[in-house]
This record gives sequence, C-alpha cells and structure tokens, in this order.
Amino acid sequence: MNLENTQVQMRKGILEYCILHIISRGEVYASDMLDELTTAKIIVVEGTLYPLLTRLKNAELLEYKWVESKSGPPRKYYTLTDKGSKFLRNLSETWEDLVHSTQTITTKSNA
Amino acid sequence: MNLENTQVQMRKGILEYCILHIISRGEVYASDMLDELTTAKIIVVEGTLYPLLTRLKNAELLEYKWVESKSGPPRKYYTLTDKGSKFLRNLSETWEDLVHSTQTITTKSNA
DNA sequence: CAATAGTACTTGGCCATACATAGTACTTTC
DNA sequence: GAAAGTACTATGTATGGCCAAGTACTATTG
Repeated sequence: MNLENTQVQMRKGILEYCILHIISRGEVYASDMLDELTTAKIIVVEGTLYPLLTRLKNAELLEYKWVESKSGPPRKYYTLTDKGSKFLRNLSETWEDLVHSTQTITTKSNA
Repeated sequence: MNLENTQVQMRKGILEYCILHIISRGEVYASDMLDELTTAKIIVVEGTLYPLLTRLKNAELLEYKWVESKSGPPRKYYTLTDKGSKFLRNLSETWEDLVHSTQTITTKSNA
C-alpha cells in the first residue's frame, strides 16, 4: 500500500464519468478526449482510454461512426446513446453525493 | 458494466481517505467509524472496513491499542502514525485536485 | 517506390480494492 | 449454561486502471 496505489484507486469510476461527460457535449474521438482530460489535469494513457471506450460501447452507452481523416487513419467518433445519457445522469447524482459525503467527513472538526 | 459497478468503483480509494480523516480527529474503533460513515451516507459493511484497517496498520499508517469494553469484547482503538498523517495530507491534495478536475470537465458547456 | 515517421486503435496480463459470506471469540443476560 | 449481542477475522470473486507491446493505415522522403 503506497500513495500511488491509492491515487490510482481514487480515479476508478471517475474517469468513466468524465469520459461520458465529454462525449455528451458532442462528437469526439479518442485524441480529443485525451486532450481535454490532459487540460483538466487528468492524465490518461491510451491503454486506459481505449479499453474503457470499448466497454462503454459494448454496454450500449456509446456508439461511434468511422470518419476518414486527412492526416492518418480513420477515426471513431463517439456519441452517447439514450441509455448512455440516462447512465450519465445517474452517475452525476452518485458523484455529487460522494463529494458531499466526503465533504461532510473531511470538514468536520474535532468533536 | 452496470451502474452499480461504477458506483462501487467510484468509492475506491475514497473510503481509505475518509477513514484516515476520521481517525485523524481522535481515537476511534471500528463501530465508531461505521456510525460516522453511515451518518455521512457512505454505507460500509464490516467485511470492507476491517480488512482496510488491517491494511492501513500493516502499512504503518495506523496503530491501535486494545481497550476493554463494559459491554462485549475488547476494542481496537486506532490512531494515526506520523506516516499516516503525512499520507493523509498527500491524499487530501489528490482528492482536491480530482474534484477540481472533474468540475472542470463537468461544468464545461458545449463549445 | 521502398523506407521511415506519425497517427489511431487493439490486446494481454498484472494488481489492488470493495464486497459477499461465513466464521471465531468474548461478554452479558435470562 | 444457552442465547443474543458485540468485535474482529478469513476467504474468494470481480472490476477497472495501468503497462507494454503490437497492428494498421497515411503521408513524407530520398
């Protein structure tokens, strides 16, 4: 058990939430997402993102279409399905609750 | 992949953070923690909490002393070690960053 | 037109945590 | 001394993030 481990654990699920959010705002492909996550200081590597997208697609929360690119191979542009939108709304609630609960714990002073 | 799974994943690491925080405020034993977590709407079962405490102790972030109880078996009262305090401070930073990053993503409107 | 570099996506294996479930040990109460 | 309650322990499972290596397509370049 070390700090790095716990930090990794803390990210679990949150990444999924962020990805869904980014896609909910419009069609994007993987590199777009990586850029936005990096800007928000959430560093993600390909080996994390691609499998996640595949899982989300298999769960029918996402769908994609191939779009040809002028500079390289074609790209998968993702959009949310209806199921994905619903899922995201639920997840938002969960996240808000979690943040609130954590705040309750961490801002409580010595009794 | 379903909602429940992701919710479970979201808790990972955060629980550890909350536990450390609760202990940082003074000597407590497991049931105290369960009560406080439940009050904050973080539902935890024994099978999750006890192994976590053992892990934290083995990592030398916690130490405990046995205290006899008037109503049942003796209890382990936990306190943070110096190492634990440092760990908690690091974790606080990680958590704050994560919340902030997530907010950056989720409050961004359609570009 | 091979060879190289760059972009986009894929795959397999590893690890740590949360959880379910069952079990041990001690104390009080009737 | 049997039952109920409290506190802690042990085992096995599943999941997601990560590392690392690999595939496939396009554009450039000598």
